[in-house]
Amino acid sequence: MSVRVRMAPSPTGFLHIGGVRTFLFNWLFARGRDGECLLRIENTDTSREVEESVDQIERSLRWLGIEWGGGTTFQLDRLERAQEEAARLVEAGSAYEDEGAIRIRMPNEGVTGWDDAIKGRIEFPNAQLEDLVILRSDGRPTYNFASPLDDWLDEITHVIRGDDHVSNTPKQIHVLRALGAEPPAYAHVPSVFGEDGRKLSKRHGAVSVDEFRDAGYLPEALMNFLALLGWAPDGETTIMSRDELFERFSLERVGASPATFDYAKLDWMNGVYLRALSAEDYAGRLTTWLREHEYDWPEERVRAAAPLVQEKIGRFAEFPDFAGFLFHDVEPDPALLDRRVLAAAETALSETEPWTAAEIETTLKRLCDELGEKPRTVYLPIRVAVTGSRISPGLYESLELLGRAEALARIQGKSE
RNA sequence: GCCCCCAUCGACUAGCGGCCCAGGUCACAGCCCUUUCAAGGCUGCAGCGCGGGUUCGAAUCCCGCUGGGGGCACCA
Repeated sequence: MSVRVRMAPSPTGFLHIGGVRTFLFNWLFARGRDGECLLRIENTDTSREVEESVDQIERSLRWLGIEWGGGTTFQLDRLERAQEEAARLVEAGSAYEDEGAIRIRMPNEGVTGWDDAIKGRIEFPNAQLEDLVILRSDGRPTYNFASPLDDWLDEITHVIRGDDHVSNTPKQIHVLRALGAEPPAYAHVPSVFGEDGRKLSKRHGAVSVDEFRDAGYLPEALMNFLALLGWAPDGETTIMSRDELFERFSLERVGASPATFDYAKLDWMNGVYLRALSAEDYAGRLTTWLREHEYDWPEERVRAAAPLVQEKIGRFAEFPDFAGFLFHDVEPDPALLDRRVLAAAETALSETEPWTAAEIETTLKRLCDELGEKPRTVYLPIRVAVTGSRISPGLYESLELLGRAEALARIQGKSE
């Protein structure tokens, strides 16, 4: 039997990064075994539905590269079928009407258990289970009825979901059995915490996929990072392409304990991916990111600046601060400007020919000798005058790209 | 209150009874390289929550405790 899994978000808001990680596991699992991964929106509670959220969910998944087959489906698509099945259960005596709603009978003794692919054997005493409402008095199914019903009809083989569903599982197993269906395999993925050990939320930083995208992370870096949150192929390998990811992924190697989201490690990993990009690809992605974030800087210059920053910044969002001086004038801290050095630099650079990084380097090194100063003493004021900061891309390249006229104007302007 | 789950460096993890006086990665510290910042190289810091067992031998198995998390809706 081929593998079929589903990602089942509720349309109540944006896609949370913890949920994305669970979806990623679904996708990796299916992809690695030629299976199918479906997307089903759990919308039985229409009152909580948030407009746009389905669009957002789909857009987020696409950006990350998580694919799904069969189109997006909705739980309410099966409204009639759910009502028929509920009626069938009443007829069979395994469910009954209660104040207009339909409740399913739950056993009162014994235990219900399953072998969780991640957590191992889990058992619940049946005495713990109440007869649950499967059909509301308004005729709509409840989650714990609609979800297993859909899983059955969609022929889902593995339910891979957040471990906040663990206590729903025995209920759903009974629903399935009452329906005459064989329960799927279950795998409950532990949750993701923020750095304070509490559930990941806004105040920890970015949590929605959109926010990571806005911060300038690469989708493949985020995917790699997410895959390693709670899963490890061997304890040694960290950087993995998506092909390698789904080749190596297995539920058996997903850890049973919750993981903490480490933004610093994500930053590092994003840098690794950024630096590994070809110059061409890097420039293209940077350009796209800037355009999507309303920086209308000339593309030609952005592309020219790309190689200067590729080794330097860890996220595209750092670009405006780091290389913005190439697109607008700056206001340096006067305390860092040395007028003697700047005056000498202006003179020397005005004679540099041709205006290339290599020639500028020669000029500035000679200047250091003439002034009898160390490079750091000479370069700092120039860097600050031109870039507005003591931290910037390489000085020679920056000067070259800025152009002689603008560079000299800034040096002169700031030396007065 | 009841039920369920979890527990290795600050973080992600490897470890599934001897190969571990615990390995890798991030972070952190120091050094090297260097025009700044990064990147890169090297070195270092740092951990099996506690208490009982089982065993010749336990991070690994069992029990208890503690701590953390989740759930107990005509929400999903």
